Amino acid sequence: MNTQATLTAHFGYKLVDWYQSNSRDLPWRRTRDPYPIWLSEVILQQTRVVQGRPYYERFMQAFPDIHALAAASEKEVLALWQGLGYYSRARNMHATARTIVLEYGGKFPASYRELIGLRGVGDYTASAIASFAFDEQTPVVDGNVFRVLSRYYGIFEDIANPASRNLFKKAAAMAMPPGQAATFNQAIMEFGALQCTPVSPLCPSCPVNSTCYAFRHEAQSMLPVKNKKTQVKERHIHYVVLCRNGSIAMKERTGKDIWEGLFDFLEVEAGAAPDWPAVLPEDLARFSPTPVSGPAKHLLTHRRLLISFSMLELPETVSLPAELQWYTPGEIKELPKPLPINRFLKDFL
DNA sequence: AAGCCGGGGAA
DNA sequence: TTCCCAGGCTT
Repeated sequence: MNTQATLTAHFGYKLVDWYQSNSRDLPWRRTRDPYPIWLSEVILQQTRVVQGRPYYERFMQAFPDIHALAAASEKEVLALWQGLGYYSRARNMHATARTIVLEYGGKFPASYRELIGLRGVGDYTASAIASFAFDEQTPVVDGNVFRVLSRYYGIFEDIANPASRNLFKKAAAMAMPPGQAATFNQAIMEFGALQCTPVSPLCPSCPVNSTCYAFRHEAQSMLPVKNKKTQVKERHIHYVVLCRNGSIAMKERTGKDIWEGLFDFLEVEAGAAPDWPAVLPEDLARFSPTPVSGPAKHLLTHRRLLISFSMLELPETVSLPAELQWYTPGEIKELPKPLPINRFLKDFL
């Protein structure tokens, strides 16, 4: 065994050792059942454990197995997902539950190759399920793994470049102790989350600092290299809350846009003229809605939304624009809605 | 390869 | 403010 191979194997065993005494006790780590493992992995995509965990508990409570999830409506699933963001995860997860029930007889596919064919299951999630539930020797590469490996080995490849993923997968595979895929994969991610953190990593207490490139070269803050910056665009949205006899007009967002599948109000998006008065649809142009609140800032990763609300009591004689529908307060409670809509309903109605 | 898709917490 | 989180899909 050459020096490099010895070094990497040493690294993998050290991480596993570290994990045995430093890991958090998380519910999805107490099982080999692919259903809760898959559920937790989808919830935790781009999401911190502290943020995702309550959702995991609620989903397991509401849908204890794949059949329960498949039997639910997409609307129910989205409603439970409210506030977690990246709603396509919920829609894909629901579709995959139905696929597994209908095409796999309710039994989860048990290999990376099959898993990655499922909707909402990409390279990371397929490897995670395959290793955690089925002991397949396939390395996971997530944000934590990019960080740990780039620092330890001094890999300066841009992690935003999809091509560099293979390099990291090979490095992870070399470090993986034979027969310990599940533990090693958990270990390297947990190590990234708790020890080798993005800012101010805990190098003094790190078990592998003596052989870590970044520590030896004081390059922790330079790694991983990530060049692509997502630029944030501003977007002005004005909602006109149409009311009649205690009901409110809402619509489902259908286009390929933010909050697809969620419900909101009559929407007047202002391009060049960000502020009220917004231009109402032709049928409603003679009315003057009452401004209620906003514009309030709502930040997404890639958008800076400025949202304002006004209200209009719509006379019986005026018909509703086609895409809208009347909902009672009780019905509205059950609809999946974006966070700003929920905040408005809570504060002003 | 690049753009799109949420929301929150830490510094 | 900026960064990034147990990423994946579409174009």
